[in-house]
Amino acid sequence: MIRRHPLAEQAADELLRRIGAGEWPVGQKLPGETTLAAQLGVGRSTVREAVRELAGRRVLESRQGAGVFVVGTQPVEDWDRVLRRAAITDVLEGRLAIETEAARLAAARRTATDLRALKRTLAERSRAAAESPDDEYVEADLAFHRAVITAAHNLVLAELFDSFVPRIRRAMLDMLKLDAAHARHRGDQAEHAAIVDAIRAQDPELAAGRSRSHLAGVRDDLPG
Amino acid sequence: MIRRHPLAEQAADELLRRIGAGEWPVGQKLPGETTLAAQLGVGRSTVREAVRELAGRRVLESRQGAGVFVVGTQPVEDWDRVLRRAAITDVLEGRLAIETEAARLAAARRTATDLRALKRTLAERSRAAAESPDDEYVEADLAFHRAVITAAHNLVLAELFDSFVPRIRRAMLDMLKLDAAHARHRGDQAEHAAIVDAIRAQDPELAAGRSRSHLAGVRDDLPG
DNA sequence: GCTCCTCAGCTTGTCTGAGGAGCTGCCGCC
DNA sequence: GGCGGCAGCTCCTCAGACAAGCTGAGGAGC
Repeated sequence: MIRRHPLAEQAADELLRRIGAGEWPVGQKLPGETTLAAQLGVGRSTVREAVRELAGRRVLESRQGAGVFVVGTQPVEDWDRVLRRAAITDVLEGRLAIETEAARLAAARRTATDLRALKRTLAERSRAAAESPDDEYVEADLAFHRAVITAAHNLVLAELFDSFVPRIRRAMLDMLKLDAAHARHRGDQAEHAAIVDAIRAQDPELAAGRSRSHLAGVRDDLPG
Repeated sequence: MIRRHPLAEQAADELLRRIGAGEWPVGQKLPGETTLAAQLGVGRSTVREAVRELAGRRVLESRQGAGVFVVGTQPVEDWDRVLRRAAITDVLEGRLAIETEAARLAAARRTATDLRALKRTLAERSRAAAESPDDEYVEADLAFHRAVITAAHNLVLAELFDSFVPRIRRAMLDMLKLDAAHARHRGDQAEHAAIVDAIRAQDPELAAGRSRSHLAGVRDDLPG
């Protein structure tokens, strides 16, 4: 599978190289688009696309009337990659931090709609645990936990959780494959129901505590 | 600080929204440039720049002669942007989740070296609170909190905290400018020392509780 | 001397028209 | 059925024009 490299992409690479080489430090203004176009031997719109690509990677930032500025020396790190490389216990502890706080906030802020979603996803999870294949069970479990996050009404926590989801999904599927009977935690439907109860009762401390002990249990059950 | 949104950026956001909504699943081809331009009500080059930006974020990929294709539904986590746009209370609650859990783990895992770093950064913070300009005080405060994170020995939490730092720094500086005497929390040196004490005593619950109440206090002190 | 205003000259932002290069599916030929 | 060629689509690049916005110099007013 060969890959073509449009001029705009090559121009972006060249700019990235020069930035990495220190030609323009962070905060510095790049030459104007017309100047850069002449330097790189391409048209102005090609330079603009190259700059736009690096802007998408949080390396450059252009301000109309002022110029194009360096805001970082290397492309934004790929969270998925960080999480893939991190130890699974580290990931789980991150998840634990997020979900425990989310459960606490959910108990304080949940609406009637949130509660309905929690009960629905809890029932669905119960059904899937009993009769669905692994992948559907995992999705049902994730959907339930996502409903808790939603009820917390905090966009940052929601984004954090979503960024964890791919890694969590992989880890769960791996666990289920290794030891289906044990890893499915057939008994932990009760733990999930208890979290919903605490949120329903609007008891933040209880919701946080139950969420924490559930996830700590998952962590400590990990092989290795 | 108001922020302008060029058309190309708005177009990118709109495309991202539609992709997230499932209008074009992964692997699907988007309509042609001219069609998209008409749909979005912008020129062709604007569409091209929007596509190029999403290509930089690994969401789209364009192949000459074939079309533009979706390669992922979620951009490479651009945390700084998410955090910049999020409400400051949401950000603080995310930080609270991370730091509370980190304090708990730190109490359990801290080494003698960690403890020395905590004491050193605590003393430095105390000095800076008394006699340094705002920006140095902020850095000293962040360095202390980073030392707590380090003591937790969890790379995911550390990365999360680091990604929060720029936003936290900005918010702190803004607060100090608004109301220097109050916002500096001159009394909260004791709160920080108490966190170190709990970590030194290897009491996870106490460390977590003190960390939580400190940050909850910061959140509740926010103007508005 | 200081502050504020105006403006010229720069910058990026957007649109359009043109032509080049490459892919894909159709259609006729063998 | 298998193959080659072609038409029509796509993205790629450029140039030119004008709009919108920033910045610093210099003048007006105090």
